[in-house]
Amino acid sequence: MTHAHEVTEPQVADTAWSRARATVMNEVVDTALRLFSTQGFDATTIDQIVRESGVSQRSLFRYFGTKEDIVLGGVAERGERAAALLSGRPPSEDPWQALRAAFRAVDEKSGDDRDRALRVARLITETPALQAAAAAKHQRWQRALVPAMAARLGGADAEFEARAIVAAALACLGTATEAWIAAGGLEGLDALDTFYERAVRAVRR
Amino acid sequence: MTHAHEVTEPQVADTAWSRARATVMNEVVDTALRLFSTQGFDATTIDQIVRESGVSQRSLFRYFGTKEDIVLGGVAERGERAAALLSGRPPSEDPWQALRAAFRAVDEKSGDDRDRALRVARLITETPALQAAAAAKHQRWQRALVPAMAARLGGADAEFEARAIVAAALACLGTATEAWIAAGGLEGLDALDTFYERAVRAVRR
DNA sequence: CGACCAGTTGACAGTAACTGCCAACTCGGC
DNA sequence: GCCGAGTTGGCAGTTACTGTCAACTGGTCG
Repeated sequence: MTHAHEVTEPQVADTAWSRARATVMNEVVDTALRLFSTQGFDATTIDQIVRESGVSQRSLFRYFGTKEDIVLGGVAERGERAAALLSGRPPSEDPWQALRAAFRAVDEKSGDDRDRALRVARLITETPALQAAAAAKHQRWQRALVPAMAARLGGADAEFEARAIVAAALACLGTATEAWIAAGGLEGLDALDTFYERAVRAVRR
Repeated sequence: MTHAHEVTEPQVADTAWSRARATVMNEVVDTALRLFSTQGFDATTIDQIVRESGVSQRSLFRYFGTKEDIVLGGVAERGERAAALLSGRPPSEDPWQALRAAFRAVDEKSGDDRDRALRVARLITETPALQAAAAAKHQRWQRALVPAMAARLGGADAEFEARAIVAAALACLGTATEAWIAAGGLEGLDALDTFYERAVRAVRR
């Protein structure tokens, strides 16, 4: 990874173009994940993905920006979704409960292909380059979530406290996810939820 | 960044070689930091650093492994130092206090050139590539610290709880460091300490 | 229906970060 | 002085990306 460049989704209407784009992107991701799982992320070259998926190299980079984003695409977007959901939660709710609910809702919504999600998660845990990239996205989640959390907290230095709480909660989510993957992704999201709660309990006494 | 390759410090005795090595490495880091601060990390090429510091490109990569490690060298090592310090703390001490003491001791020891440390920290915060690399190192800190913390906690799933606590504590440290840098690195480590405590208090109610 | 235009694609040639290899060197002991 | 282990530097390669531009494609307007 070198740069990180935003690849702004043009948010076009449902034209023939946008449909073709979605199809091609899906094809690329499928091909890439297959190759990554069998050969490893680092041992798979962009050229290989390009050859096997038919798209040109230039278009691949236009779509995804970086090799890592082929795997991690959409992660940033989900952070913003979580922030929106957090804002929608009742203000009386405990911050940690609210965050947990937001995370859960996001995971549920994007859980249409659970199998792929688990394969992606495994890939990340075993690839340092992907871990680093994921950590960067994760920071963007934080930046997205902090305003909503600060508004919820109120008070003198809500901003600082929000930062700390969001960071700690994301740490708990990370720990929980790790444990969940180590356990083989058992029982879908309920198990993840349980791990998250246990992590939070450990942290808060 | 592409690979991450360990660059094992050969831990030689005090020979002419090791002295030369240390001198050259220092020269490289100085040159690099100067260029990074003025032009930015991404806009500075390895060739430039090589030209201005006299070392060959090949040797530079032998020393540092990656461009990022010119800035982040020694970070991993400090994680292991923190783990050792954590093991040495009295078992009766509160986990969070023990961690805080370990972090503080590490920072004090490596605080011989505070000015450079602050410049490095600032550089990291404003460079995505460095943030990602730092996050990866940070994960190695976690792996190093967990066993000591688990031993300290004891009990059924000490391992899992240790993971969660260490992750959350590192999140607090990160938040504190960020705030400290934003405040201009005021008053050295005491201020950082204060931020850390405030973060922990916010997280734990 | 056909010209037109905005947006998209793909080929090409670059750049920058690495990596393997090997010949030349250098320190330290004999 | 000289030998061998360990180190360095140059060179050629690989891989991930990026800028540019000509060719294309789908919708729109006359």
